[in-house]
Amino acid sequence: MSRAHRHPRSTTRPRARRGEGERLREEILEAAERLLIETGNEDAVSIRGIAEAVGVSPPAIYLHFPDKETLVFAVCERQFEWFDLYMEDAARDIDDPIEELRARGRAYVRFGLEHPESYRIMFMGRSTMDPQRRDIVAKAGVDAFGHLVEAVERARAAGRLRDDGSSVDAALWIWTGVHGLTSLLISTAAFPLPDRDELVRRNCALLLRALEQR
Amino acid sequence: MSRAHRHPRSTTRPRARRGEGERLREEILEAAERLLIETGNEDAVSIRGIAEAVGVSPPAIYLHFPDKETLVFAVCERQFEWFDLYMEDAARDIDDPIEELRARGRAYVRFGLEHPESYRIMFMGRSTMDPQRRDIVAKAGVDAFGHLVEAVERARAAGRLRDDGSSVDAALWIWTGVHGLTSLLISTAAFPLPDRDELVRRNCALLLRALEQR
DNA sequence: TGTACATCAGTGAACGCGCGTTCACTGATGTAC
DNA sequence: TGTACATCAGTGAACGCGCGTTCACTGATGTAC
Repeated sequence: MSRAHRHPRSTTRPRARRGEGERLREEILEAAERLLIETGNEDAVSIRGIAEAVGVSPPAIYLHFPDKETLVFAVCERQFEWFDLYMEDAARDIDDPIEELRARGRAYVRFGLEHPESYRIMFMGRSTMDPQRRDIVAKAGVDAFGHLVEAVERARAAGRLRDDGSSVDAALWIWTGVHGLTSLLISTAAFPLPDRDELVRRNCALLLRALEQR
Repeated sequence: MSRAHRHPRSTTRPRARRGEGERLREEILEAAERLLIETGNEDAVSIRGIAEAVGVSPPAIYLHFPDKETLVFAVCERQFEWFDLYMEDAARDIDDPIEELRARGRAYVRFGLEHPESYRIMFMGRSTMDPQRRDIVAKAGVDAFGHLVEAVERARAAGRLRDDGSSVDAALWIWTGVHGLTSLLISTAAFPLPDRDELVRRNCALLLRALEQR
């Protein structure tokens, strides 16, 4: 009686028409990203889970990705691109180079707190990928760092920063600083940290003060 | 022919004598810790894996721990205690309070690089434990932070630090700073970071310079 | 305009795996009489 | 000094689960003649 009309998936998805098979690829990537962000747990991103979210059977994933690893890499790549855009957006239209650095720093922390699982994947993961693949995936991350270095160089050209150390050194200093704050805020609910906003403000101020021309 | 004499475990362990059952508890904790550090992978710490490492059957674990969660917590607790000892050891016998802070900072990074999996568990994990249990586990971590605060207070009492912000603020500044460096060094083999030692030296110097009385 | 056919976009069932955990048991060790 | 017995420190086999992945298939869609 009920045998013929039962469906295992809650969302049924119309089969794509001829030539539109590539659309599923996009939907898979979006679902994987969404699962990651919604559940806040990398383990929820299983092939089966993604398939269910898309409204498709698990083997259908393999029509577009040879294995899970490749799929995860593709997701990572998108995360990095998204992150780079987010940072560039925060820095846009700010003329004062020190203020731009401050805006970048605070946007960095904000991104991490708004998208903790993305942040984990990008900056707190175990880098188990083979180096070649890793470089491709992290390209947007390297780009984002490059943008920070350029911002430092603008500040330096304007005579606003001290001259000891290179621009890359200064950018690394800022990066490690905001990363420390971000990742502690994400991870250590165990420790009684004081007011979050005030902490971010203070840390960014100190980070810049250590670099500024006095 | 070979049926009767096959043994599934490579290491056979003599059964403890009456009243010495508690010894196994200790061995389990040590094996769990060792697996974590040797393999560098939290997933290798399965009940079955630990049992094999100890030379015992999986159910034997349950004679001492009600479930895996409790076992993992017990391991965490030891990590934190170990970490606190490591830091206190690094700070011992240093008279100059600024130099003590510097020694603490560099020891922190060193600990993280020497024991990356321990570090991950303590400071980079997803805090899924219930708050009550978490507080117990992290007690040694909170103690360690307290020791840092005290070191800051000594430096302040000696008139070596600026007076803006509290000692806890200053300790947090140092903590987020060294954590940022440590966790990036652990995680991001993807990014071409420059010379490690030089980076640590420079970051610690800048961290302190931001606090020092000028 | 009709029809045989290739192809595309999937499906359903099953595979072997390792996991945490449970259950009924066993055999050596110490103890009471 | 000998022996029945309780207890301690485990074992072996099995459970159900979710996982990534494979395989043989199906049925709608477009195309060639």
